[in-house]
Amino acid sequence: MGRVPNNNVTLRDVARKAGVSIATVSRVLNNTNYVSPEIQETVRNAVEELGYYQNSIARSLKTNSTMTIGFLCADISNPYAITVAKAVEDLARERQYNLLVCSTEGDPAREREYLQVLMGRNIDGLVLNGTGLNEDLVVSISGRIPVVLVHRRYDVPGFRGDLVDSDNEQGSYALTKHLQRFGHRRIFVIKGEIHTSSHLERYNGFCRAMRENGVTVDEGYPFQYQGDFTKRSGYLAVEHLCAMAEKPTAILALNNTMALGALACMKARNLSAPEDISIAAYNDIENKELMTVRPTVHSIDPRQIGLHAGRALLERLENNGLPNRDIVEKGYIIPGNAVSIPAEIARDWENRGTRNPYEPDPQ
Amino acid sequence: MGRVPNNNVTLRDVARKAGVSIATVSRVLNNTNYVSPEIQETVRNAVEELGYYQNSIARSLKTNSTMTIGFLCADISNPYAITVAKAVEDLARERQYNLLVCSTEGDPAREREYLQVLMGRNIDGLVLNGTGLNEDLVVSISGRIPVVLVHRRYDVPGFRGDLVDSDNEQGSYALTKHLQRFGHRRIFVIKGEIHTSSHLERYNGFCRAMRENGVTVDEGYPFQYQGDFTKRSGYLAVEHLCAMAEKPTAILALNNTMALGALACMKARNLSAPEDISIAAYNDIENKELMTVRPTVHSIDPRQIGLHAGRALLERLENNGLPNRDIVEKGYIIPGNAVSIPAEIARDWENRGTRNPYEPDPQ
DNA sequence: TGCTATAATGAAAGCGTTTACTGACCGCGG
DNA sequence: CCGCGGTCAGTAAACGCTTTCATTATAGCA
Repeated sequence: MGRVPNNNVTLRDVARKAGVSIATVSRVLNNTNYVSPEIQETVRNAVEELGYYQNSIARSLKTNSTMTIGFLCADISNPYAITVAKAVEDLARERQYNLLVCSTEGDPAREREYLQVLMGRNIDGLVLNGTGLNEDLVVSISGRIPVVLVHRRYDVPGFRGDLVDSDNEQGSYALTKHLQRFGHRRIFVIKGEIHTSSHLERYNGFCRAMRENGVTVDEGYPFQYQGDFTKRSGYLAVEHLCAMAEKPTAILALNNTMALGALACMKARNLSAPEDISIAAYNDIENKELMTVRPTVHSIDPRQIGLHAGRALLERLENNGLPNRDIVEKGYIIPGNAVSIPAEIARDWENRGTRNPYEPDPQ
Repeated sequence: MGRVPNNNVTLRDVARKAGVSIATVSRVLNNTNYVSPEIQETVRNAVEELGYYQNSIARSLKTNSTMTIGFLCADISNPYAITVAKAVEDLARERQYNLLVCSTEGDPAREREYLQVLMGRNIDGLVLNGTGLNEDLVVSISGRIPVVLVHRRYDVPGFRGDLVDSDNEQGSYALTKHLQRFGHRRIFVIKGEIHTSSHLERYNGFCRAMRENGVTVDEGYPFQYQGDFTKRSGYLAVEHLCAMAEKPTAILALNNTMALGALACMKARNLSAPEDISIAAYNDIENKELMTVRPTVHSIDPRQIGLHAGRALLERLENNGLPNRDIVEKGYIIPGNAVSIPAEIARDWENRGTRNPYEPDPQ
């Protein structure tokens, strides 16, 4: 019969069985203080026999730490977000932390609710890839527990915490340049959630590249559509595009989810690429090598993002909330790899079970 | 400044401020027992002013309930698994429960560890889509808290809990019949994790359909490959297939992840479908309508699975661990929709934001 | 022998809640 | 006028653990 943490057995029972005080049992279990080897032995036997497991609730109440990290993101069904979460979890697990994962579906009200719930549950730290709103709450939280932001900058006074981000401006710039290299000048940009730093920076990168090519992008620029990072908005963007008299020759989607929506609409409209129109996206698209219309992507390795975030958080957690000396507050910027070919090869390697040469060493 | 649950303020502080005892404050907050309207008012004001939030740890210690549901699955990055998790979470959230999500990566040892961790954290209930092993632990847990199994049957004595599953045998049978209708007789089957009920039942469905078509499938049947539900094994299966002298005309993958691996290999080998070979899979494949090689799928709606699981669990949670009278223990079997065309149309609807006609009414 | 430092244990005070158990008060029927 | 049922509020005992403080035994040393 498998042993399962059994709340019926308490320290008191173990103590009685071993003929010692509960203080001693606690000390044996936590390896604090001096306990003679013989008693340690006796206690451990008693623990084994009774199938005692620590009641982490009671422990939390005393120690004021729950060994739980909150992970809050907009959409956990996005493969990118999951990979980040998994990376954080991998690191956290080693240190006995667990993750409480919440998905806001991009709804600021829901985000607010979750932030409160998480704090009510006394999480020890927070990894946040949020809506970009609720700054007041976030600032307040960052004053209480370690917070690491992922892909969302809060430029409000009072925020204390780390940031892990990709170089949005540069990546978007590179992607646009790539399209231009193939002769595209009329590039249709599908924009993202307006109040996020990711959107803004990516948009700026796009504008800069266009400007360098002699095209000014402002409100008057015809080839743009205001999306919101969802698949649906990507779909609608292409429908909008189709209704235009003069058509663009390429599409730049400021994230992968919108690109998928765009691809779906192109498919429905029987538009093929690159004959009719080219498409590029910020961030990788799963299984794109199997698709008819092949997007060019600027891919950021989400695992790297997650590992950085996890490390930053754990360092603070183990350092009493203070940043480690060699951590620069506010800032890990991860460069991305442009375009799709390497990723495709990499995937092939992965499928064979060979190490992906583009992936940095584990550890 | 946003208010955040603040552990520094306790019941005692509120009580002092309101000039009452902590018992009274507790009673006001929980709406238990009689408290005069005036005092309620005073207390609520004090709560508001001090920014008091309940310390859920302390509460848990007393009430022995954490309002947490464990969700354990093999691979949370599978879109299917996430959809299930989200559905459970949607229901749970309404009742103030939160989800602790764990992914075992198919590793029984890791599963074991997680089960222990979850129980140590005093979860109130468990949704389990496990490896199919660790029966001892699972049985033991099912005796302690409500457990709902998803897609994994444990046919061991002593297990108490509900099961939500799709009709694997029937679905696999239908899928095979579908292939046969197009004239396929030499069907290459990519098998899954050997000790799971999902695999067994799907395999049986395949065998039955083949038998009805005059083909006996046993160890001697040449067109089969033992995979393990991972993408990699799907890839290897097709490599194996390519090395064969006499080739099959169709592939049946017993889950979607292996199908993706198979597709990747077909792509790498320049095999196209359906000219060279047809491919079908149990369970939906994301964005398959955008792919060059179009798999036929038998799709189960993961949201329905999740909703059933969530309902079953909540009913037990609210019924003190006992099944509701009208729940049949061990058994929600969800039928699936065969083949791919309807799903494709449905997706198109979804992209437009229109209601998917195949989805049952929300409530 | 006496004194201090150290090792080894126990007693008990919380951590912040919930929840018996008590008792005061009030209105009312007998 | 007594007693009783229903309101309302406070006291205090848990819940299972960690940790301080106190205590004893032992060793080291002059």
